[in-house]
Amino acid sequence: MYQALRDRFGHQGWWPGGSRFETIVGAILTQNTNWSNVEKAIGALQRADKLSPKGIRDTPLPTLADLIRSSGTFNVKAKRLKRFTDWLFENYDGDLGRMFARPVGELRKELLAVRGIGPETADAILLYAGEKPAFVVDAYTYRVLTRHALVPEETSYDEMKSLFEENLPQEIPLYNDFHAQLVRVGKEFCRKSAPRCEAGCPLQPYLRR
DNA sequence: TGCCAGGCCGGGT
DNA sequence: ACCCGGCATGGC
Repeated sequence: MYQALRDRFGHQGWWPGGSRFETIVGAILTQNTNWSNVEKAIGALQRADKLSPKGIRDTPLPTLADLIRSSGTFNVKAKRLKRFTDWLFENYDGDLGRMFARPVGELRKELLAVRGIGPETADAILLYAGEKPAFVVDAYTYRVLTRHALVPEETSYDEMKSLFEENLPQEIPLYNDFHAQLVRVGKEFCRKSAPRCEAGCPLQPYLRR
């Protein structure tokens, strides 16, 4: 499936350049939000010189919320950025290197205990910022898998995550691009408004029933 | 114009 | 253990 997607769409190149902290901020800001809106918010943080753990920590909540306005649900997300950075300073002295030195499984649990970081955001942080072997599942993953009848409707996040992790080589570049490919194919061929897998979908050979 | 976007939380069953 | 409303901007 990955090869079919890759052949069709090419390498997606998610989260190139940028610091690890920027990637984490992006992971939080993109919750239920279009990426283009997140880019604007990150640009605003950069211009304000606030795109760092200290920068977020030392910015008053209303100011922070205003800077990230374009990402939507900005009052909620401002608190989430604050909570994460506060937690980072309390537990790792504000040092992402120390944070990512923890075993992946342990760190994932710790991240999930930070309010505002759910399973997808935790896995995105681990994979895209920490380059750890954590497969990221999202709404597109669910839609692509169910639309092709590859999993039942009631499949949970962790079940889908395990499905990928237990059936793929644990290669970070593969995890990175496969998730991006699922988003890509989901946007175009598994749209919410369309009831079924749409014509031209490169995953049609994998459709069950 | 309405729908949707790279979710998550908290309160209610 | 699920289910659902709330959060909110910007693009098509």
